[in-house]
Amino acid sequence: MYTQAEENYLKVIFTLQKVKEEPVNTNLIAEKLSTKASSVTDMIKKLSAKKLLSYQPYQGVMLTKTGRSIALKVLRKHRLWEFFLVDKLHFKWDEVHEIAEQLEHIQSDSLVDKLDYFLGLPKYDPHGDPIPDKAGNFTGEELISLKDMEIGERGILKGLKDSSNVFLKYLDRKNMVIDDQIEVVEIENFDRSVLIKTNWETFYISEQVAKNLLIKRKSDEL
Amino acid sequence: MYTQAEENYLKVIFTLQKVKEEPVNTNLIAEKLSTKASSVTDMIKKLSAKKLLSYQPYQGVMLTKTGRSIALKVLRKHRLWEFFLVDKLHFKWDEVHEIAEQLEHIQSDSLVDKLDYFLGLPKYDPHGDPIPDKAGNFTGEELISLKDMEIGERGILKGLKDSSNVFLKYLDRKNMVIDDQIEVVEIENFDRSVLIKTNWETFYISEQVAKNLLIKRKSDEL
DNA sequence: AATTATTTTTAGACTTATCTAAATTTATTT
DNA sequence: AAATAAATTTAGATAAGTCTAAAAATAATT
Ligand SMILES: [Mn+2]
Ligand SMILES: [Mn+2]
Ligand SMILES: [Mn+2]
Ligand SMILES: [Mn+2]
Repeated sequence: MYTQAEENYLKVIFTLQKVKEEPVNTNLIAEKLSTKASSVTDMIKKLSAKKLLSYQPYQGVMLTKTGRSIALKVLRKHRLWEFFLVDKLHFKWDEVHEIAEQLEHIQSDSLVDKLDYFLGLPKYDPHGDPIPDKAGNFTGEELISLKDMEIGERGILKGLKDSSNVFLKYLDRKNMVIDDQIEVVEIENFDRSVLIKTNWETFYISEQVAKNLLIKRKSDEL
Repeated sequence: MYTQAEENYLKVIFTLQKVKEEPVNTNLIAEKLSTKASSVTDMIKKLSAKKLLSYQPYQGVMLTKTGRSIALKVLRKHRLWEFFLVDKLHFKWDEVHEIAEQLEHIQSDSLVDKLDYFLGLPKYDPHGDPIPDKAGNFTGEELISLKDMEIGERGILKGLKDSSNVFLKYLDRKNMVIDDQIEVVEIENFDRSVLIKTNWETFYISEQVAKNLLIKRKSDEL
């Protein structure tokens, strides 16, 4: 169908486009793909000829419907495989991305669907990113950063923005784990540190930490 | 490490070399890979320069130790993934080869080992082919009696249960010898006699005879 | 508005892997 | 042993994807 290179471009353009709904410029793509701008231009022309994106020279690119749907399929595979690696093979959160970068290009529709079913139709990957369903829709609500919650709000820890080892160890010491319930008790104005209440204790976390905790709002639960 | 193309060549050369312990010739490789002889020559030079095989122009190739060990790793991955697809995702045994052809090129040592462990360290893939262990050793070739083979199955005559003179003479008259390829064409319900096809002819053998022929199963696929 | 800086595209080259067609070597027949 | 056939290699071409260096277009400053 599509080459790995094509799929990587589409995926990166998709994620860049999601941040702000504007045409994505060449240099950004190059940077994300660790390649050169001239290479990006070449590929852009190719993808444009295949009608996977629209392209005005010098004006950046935007994915077409088809392009977006391909990108979503790659993203779905990436995240399902990450879930598989962590949940079934017991890899750590921070070890799976590289491998998923390869697995996301395996071509077989039935494989993806059977894998999805085998894993129990998961909604989020190990980093808290939503997994598109077969039709390309994200079922669950978006996860928000804990630092964007307000006093009194409650939610469930569903993912991490930072999956580094230091951070994982920090959470370990605080006895925090995915699916923990968290309530924002207080926010300190001076340094934006947050007093949170988990199932077992109440303690302060820094803004730095709050920023990296991804929460599913309690109200979204149903 | 090595490109997919390189890995595919090494794998095919390995399996061809296993059949008879002679240098593998260009046309055979080309046929197995559905490519042209000239392409094979090009790749052979490349692999030879990398010391993955030894090559005398016009005289065929033989894998070096390194080349063989790479081929074994690819084969191990191929068969482990096939096992995964059948055992965990409930694919049928004839649906998995294409997908395993892709999965066998995923690079990650820890992935292979964790997968192996997750699957329960299986010894044979869904087609009965042995899965090399981490060190590249097969646990042992499983020989089965010809009378346990099914219609359409193929294999190689590797041993005899009965080594009496009468039996050997019988085989001699039928021009059957170790390492002969044998295919089960038909099985007569009435007396369980078996119509087999050797490299040269097709003829019936009794159940008595079938019972005493030890076969190494051979699937078309890897 | 003119100049400078940044971004993007073009031109030309390189690598990998493939092909066709022709040349060469090896094997098989006569 | 010569002629013919088959297998293998070489020569030259192509496509995908990348790169560097230079040119062109756009954006930001003076
Ligand atoms: Mn990832
Ligand atoms: Mn992820
Ligand atoms: Mn196979
Ligand atoms: Mn197999």
